[in-house]
Amino acid sequence: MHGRTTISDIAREAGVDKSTVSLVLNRKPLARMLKDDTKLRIFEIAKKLNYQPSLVAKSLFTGKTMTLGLVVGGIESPFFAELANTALEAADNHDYYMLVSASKWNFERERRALRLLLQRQTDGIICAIGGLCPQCEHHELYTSIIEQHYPMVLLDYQADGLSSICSDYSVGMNEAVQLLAGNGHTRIGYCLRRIQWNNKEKAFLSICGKYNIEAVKYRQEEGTDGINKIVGEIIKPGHPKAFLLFDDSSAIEMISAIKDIGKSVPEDFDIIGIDGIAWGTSYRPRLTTIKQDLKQLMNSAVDLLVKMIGNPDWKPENFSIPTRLMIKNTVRLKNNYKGGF
Amino acid sequence: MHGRTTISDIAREAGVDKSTVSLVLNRKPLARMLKDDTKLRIFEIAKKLNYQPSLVAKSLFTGKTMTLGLVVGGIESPFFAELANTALEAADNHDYYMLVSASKWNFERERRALRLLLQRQTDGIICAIGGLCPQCEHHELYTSIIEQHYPMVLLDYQADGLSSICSDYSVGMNEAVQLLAGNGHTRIGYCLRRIQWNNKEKAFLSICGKYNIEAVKYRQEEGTDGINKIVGEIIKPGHPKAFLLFDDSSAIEMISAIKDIGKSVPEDFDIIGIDGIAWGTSYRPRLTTIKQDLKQLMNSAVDLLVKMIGNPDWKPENFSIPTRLMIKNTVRLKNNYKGGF
DNA sequence: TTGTACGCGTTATCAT
DNA sequence: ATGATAACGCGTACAA
Repeated sequence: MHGRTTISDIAREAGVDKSTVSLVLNRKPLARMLKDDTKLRIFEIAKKLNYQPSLVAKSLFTGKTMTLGLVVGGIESPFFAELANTALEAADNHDYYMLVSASKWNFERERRALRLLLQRQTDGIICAIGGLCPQCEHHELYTSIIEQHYPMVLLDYQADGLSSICSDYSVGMNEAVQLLAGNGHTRIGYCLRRIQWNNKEKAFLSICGKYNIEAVKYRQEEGTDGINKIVGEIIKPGHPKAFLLFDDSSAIEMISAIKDIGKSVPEDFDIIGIDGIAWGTSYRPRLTTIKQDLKQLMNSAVDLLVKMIGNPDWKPENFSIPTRLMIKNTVRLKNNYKGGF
Repeated sequence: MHGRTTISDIAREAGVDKSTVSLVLNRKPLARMLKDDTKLRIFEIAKKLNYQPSLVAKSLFTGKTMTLGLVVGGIESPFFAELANTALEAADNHDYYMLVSASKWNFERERRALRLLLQRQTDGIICAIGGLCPQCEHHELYTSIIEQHYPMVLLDYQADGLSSICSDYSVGMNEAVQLLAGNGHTRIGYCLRRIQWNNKEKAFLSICGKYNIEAVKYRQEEGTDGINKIVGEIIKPGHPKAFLLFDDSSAIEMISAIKDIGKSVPEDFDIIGIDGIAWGTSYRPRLTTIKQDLKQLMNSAVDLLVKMIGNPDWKPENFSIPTRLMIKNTVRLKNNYKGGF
């Protein structure tokens, strides 16, 4: 046998029409009227030829591919790898297939990824990069997605007219700043790189204001040396001794860099990350971090997407999922602290 | 505008036949005979309506989806996340789209993943789990893949009649064992979990034989506590003081567990991992590991797959990609050692 | 430039 | 009751 088995192959071998085969294999009500003998024969032939129905043909007819798309920067990053993995599962739970696209944290490649997904007729897309908004260049995609009521959910950022699921950093951030303030810090350094993490930064600055903490911004250069340079700076006098990193990978890099110059965490610096990647608890000292509820985040996103797919006139909705501080060992701990967990 | 723009929408608006639109948008030679005015109008309308050609329809006609599949255990594991990321890039370089499926390290789910990929008409599949072989249960899939000459490449394991790309562990393993032997170890412990990593184990045992080293096997239970139990054992007298872990994640877990009981690496134990994940150099001490050349591995796999797709009568081929020991800081280093890098 | 057949599975309609 | 016929979706390619 060479090439793919089709429904017609089965029909020919069984001596019936292909529509009959379709009825039988899909267990349609109409098939109940057929002779048992016929049905049995069809099932056996299908099994013998290892028939796999073509979703391509089915999709062309139904207009649905039972496929969702996820656009992330890239899954070599531990956080986005976990995110993508969660997305695969969440989609699977809804009997959808998830296509994962990497944009390499690049708006142009992100648009390309989106176009490819649209061409593949994904029924909906979850987009975790910030390039889809009316303010960005080349917003034809954005415009046509809105006009066509294409089901789209943004992850951790927002844009007019589109649904979004965001982490609500306020609780976790509040616990984090409170913990650091309790350790006597009046200034907290924080590091940004790549795209601005607007939500993270906004929440952080707001909480700092509340506790009258000075937020000191450090810009992290791209490449492996970005963190090292910052660490080279902060060991000099006059810098904060507490730092919030905007993702766990960076936090871990910073702790390692601090070790490399002979200092240690949390004795010399208090460090807190954001994300809550699994890796963080494999590291020593275990990373204290503001944990995003990935499962909840992705389940909500997929749920929402599926609802939008079923109902094209669904109005855009915005949800937020709370974060909590996971207290581990990269911040000195006075036993009077009551928050976090 | 509601719903998707099709080639017919453009044709209607331009007052031409859809076949004309197809010719123009695909820049076919025949379109050169058309009036410039017509062509221009078609392009403009396509742009205005943000036309995205349906790959579903195209695939149905051509029989090709320009899609490959990758089956891995799950991309929450750092190694497989890097692998999948490399796969996305490699496929993209060949103008293919890569579908990533997670089997959760479960043969039944693996077969399901394969079936889904076949139904989606992937032009070829890269399979990185061991469940596809004549010895396994439910080998109808295996059989029909062979019979249909379906393009399939196995990653790091082999099965009769199918192509494969494997890491050749001999060089890296040789360097590793030599390094440990040089440190005076006459016994080396090694840990296995999940599926047997046959290639890894075989290479290890063979090299141990060569240097007359005793290989002591520890079976790692599933779950977070598997490594802890082993560490609880090996601190007792009579156990080896050098260990080879069959993946970097486990190696790092073991080092952390060793730290937790107040011992340290490499002072008390020499530890070597396998894989060479990026994470390994973020950890402290930096992980000494036998590095697989992921880029080479995936590029070879995709190359081979693409060749098989173009030529259905391609004979199965088996390639191996060398590994090297990356010497970092989890093994004591005497300055007379010359191997590795 | 256009009309049309084609790929494959689905479903509504028609014939025995 | 049982099963066949045909139209459909969308883009492609070849004959007209």
